[in-house]
Amino acid sequence: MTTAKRKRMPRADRMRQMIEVAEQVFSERGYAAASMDEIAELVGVSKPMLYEYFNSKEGLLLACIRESRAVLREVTEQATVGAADAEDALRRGLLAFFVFIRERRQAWSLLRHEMALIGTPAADEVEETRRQQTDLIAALMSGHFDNGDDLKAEAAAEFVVGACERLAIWCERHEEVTPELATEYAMDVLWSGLRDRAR
Amino acid sequence: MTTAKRKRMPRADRMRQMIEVAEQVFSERGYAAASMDEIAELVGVSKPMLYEYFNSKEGLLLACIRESRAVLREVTEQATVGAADAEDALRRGLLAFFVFIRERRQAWSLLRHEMALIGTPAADEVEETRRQQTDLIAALMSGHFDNGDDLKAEAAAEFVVGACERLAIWCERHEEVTPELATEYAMDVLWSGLRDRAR
DNA sequence: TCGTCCATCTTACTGGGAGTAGGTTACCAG
DNA sequence: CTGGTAACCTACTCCCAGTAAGATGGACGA
Repeated sequence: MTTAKRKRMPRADRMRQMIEVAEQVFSERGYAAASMDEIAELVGVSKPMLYEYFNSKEGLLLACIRESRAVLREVTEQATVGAADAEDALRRGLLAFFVFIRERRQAWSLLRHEMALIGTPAADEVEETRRQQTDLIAALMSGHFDNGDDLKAEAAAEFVVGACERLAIWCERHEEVTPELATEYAMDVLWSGLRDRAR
Repeated sequence: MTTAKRKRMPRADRMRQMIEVAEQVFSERGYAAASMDEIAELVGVSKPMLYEYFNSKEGLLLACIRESRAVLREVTEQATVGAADAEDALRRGLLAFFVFIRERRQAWSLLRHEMALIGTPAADEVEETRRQQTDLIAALMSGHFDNGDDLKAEAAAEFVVGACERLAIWCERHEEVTPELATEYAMDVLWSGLRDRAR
């Protein structure tokens, strides 16, 4: 690795390094199949250190997820600044998302793994990070739409996020679908609605 | 339990019973937290029997998932027969879905857990059952829409499924959202598109 | 009624990974 | 040079998925 024999590194640095390695291992092997011993060894440190800093395997995964989600948020948020109108903002956001999942597969794979935590004590934490995601959409929408009904707007945000997540997973099976094409598909349904397609 | 001391039951019956119990335990404790020993004990049988019939913990979960998915499919399929037009069919299907997730929480909880299998050897199996789900939508759509582009239709189906899944999860946090209301929200975005809402 | 066969079922184990108790060592401050 | 503490380690426990090898009930032919 980069730091050949270096030991005794400050807490913050060590944590970053651990997250980096864990991200790799979790996304390669999958959450269940990954072992804390393996991660510890790759980091070049003993297992109790992982527990010192992250308390549990779940905690480590959550840290990775938060990291990736922060990046995703940053990327999509940046993409929408300076959008001309609602349609443009939506399209830019979608494109940024689909580019992200193609270029940063590892991070995206991790985000999908949060589902593995359903039914665990950390489920509340997951809820929190998820809200962050939908809030971004909700905020975007409230800036461009008339929303008499808050609940309705929230539902729409969840709807969009879910749809894109699934479409992204689908894209993994279709190498020929570029981010641009995926964006087009998404916009087509999302913006125009299915009504236009009825025969 | 119902069968007090009865032993030595034929394979098919025992399997059904195991699936029933496992469905209960998986949805209560969550997949990771559930133990095969516990399930075996509740069934009133020893652990190797579970492995005899389902090979692995994952296998048992998959059996439960297939069961639940079959029910869901049946329900939604039935709902759409005799629909007047595309809009009606879509609305009926959505309503049936949202009713299902409210009335059969246990089964729905299970379906969500399939995500926990991502990255495991059973991922292919999961893909298969998922395809079943999207095919239903795709078939429904192909019956009512003009689809010059197959890929596009497939994408749209994935899109709808993902959106509804997420919306359903959101509904769990909002007790006040009835299946009828959820359907309305979904139809509103899905059918009319967001364009109508732009200010 | 009595074997005999085999599907159903059991006890008793292994292996591996999550999580921990308690001690050790390098670095920094004074 | 000398505490003091943050970073670190060895060496465990316990739990749980998965398995080997054998026991048993009962259907069915004679």
